[in-house]
Amino acid sequence: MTEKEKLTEDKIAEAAREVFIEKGMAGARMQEIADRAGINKSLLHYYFRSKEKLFNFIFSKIIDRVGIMFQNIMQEGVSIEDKLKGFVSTYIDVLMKNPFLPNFIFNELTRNPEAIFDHYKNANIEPSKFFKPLENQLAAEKYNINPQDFMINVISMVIFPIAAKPIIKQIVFEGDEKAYKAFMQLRKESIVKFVLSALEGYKE
Amino acid sequence: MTEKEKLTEDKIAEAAREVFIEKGMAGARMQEIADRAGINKSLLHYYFRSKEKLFNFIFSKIIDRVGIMFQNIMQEGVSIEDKLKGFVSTYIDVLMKNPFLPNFIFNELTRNPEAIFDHYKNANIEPSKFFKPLENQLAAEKYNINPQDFMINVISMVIFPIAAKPIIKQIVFEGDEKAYKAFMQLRKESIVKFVLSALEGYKE
DNA sequence: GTCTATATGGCGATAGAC
DNA sequence: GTCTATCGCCATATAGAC
Repeated sequence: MTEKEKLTEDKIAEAAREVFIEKGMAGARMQEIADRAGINKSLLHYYFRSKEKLFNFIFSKIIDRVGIMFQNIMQEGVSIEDKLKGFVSTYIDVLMKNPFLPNFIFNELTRNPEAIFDHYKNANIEPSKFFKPLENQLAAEKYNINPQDFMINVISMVIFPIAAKPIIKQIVFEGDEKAYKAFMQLRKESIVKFVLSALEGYKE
Repeated sequence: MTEKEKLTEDKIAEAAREVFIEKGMAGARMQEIADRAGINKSLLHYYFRSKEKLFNFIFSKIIDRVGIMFQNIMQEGVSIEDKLKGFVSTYIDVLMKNPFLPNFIFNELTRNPEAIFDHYKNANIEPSKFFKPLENQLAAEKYNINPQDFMINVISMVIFPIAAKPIIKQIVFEGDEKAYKAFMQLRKESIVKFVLSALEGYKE
């Protein structure tokens, strides 16, 4: 039945998503995906013909979601400050719940850069859609900063501390998980403050 | 002979370093390491008993080097500005030559966080060594900013754009490698300017 | 120390019963 | 659609000749 199919397929997708993100394509095991989905290993091959096809299916969905989320944030809100606050807060929340996500995406794209071409179109990510508005806004408000630098600086400060969590947690917070989490929550405000402060220096 | 041993061992280490960093522990193949070292596969097991031992050996050395380099940068130069310039410029150069390095370290530490404990001591990385001086400097120059935030912001802006290279190169520069590289070179100055500009807002 | 040949185990994938 | 059993390959690791 289609109802039943959908259920099993969803369970597989969810399990596969978890395992692929945690272990990466090379490190993931079909057995582990089957176990987490509570089904048999051969059922994986019944629904998705191969590990590679399963991976591509999952990977596409992730890239699409991330791309759409990004576009939404960049469009909502009028002022630069609102965009900034929205982006920082939303992404810290999402990534704290999915701490493996940044490394996973970096890795798979680094090891197979062509993959980004395929999903790039489907996800209908159109750089100009969010890039031009920001560029215009910066210009309109007389901030004489390269918009590419500006955007990448902000994204860096949000994503890096999550990708580098084990290092930061150990070196800066001596292994204290709570201290790390509290720090990341405070960053929702401290990043905004830092960026706004920096922008002042670019006012013409 | 010891001379000969050293030669072979070095060739293995170099090849292993390359392959592990590019493919990760799970994705690396002993055959490929042997091929790149120009030796036989079983020689790998003669010098290092297992893949895991070989990996740990390589990983330790990488962590040590990175840690030492980091400490050196943080100690050299007097002013905050000099530290900043030194760090940004040196790390962009090093990482542009080793673009796989950040993801590799993030990944292996994320998938095996305990690993950092072991090497942490050997590498004699003592956070207070570079952390306290920076904290004192910021306080002395009346910058009322959390030194942890400050340091992580700077590191983020340097490392993230290299870890996320395939995405940035594609989305921002439409796949143009030269444009990406030129952008990263310009960031040596633009990051410094951005950070110094931000700091102004924290002056008491 | 370095090689060839081979053992051993694990993993992706398939066959076939129900 | 779901299971058990099994195939076939590939990767790590070892044995043994030179």
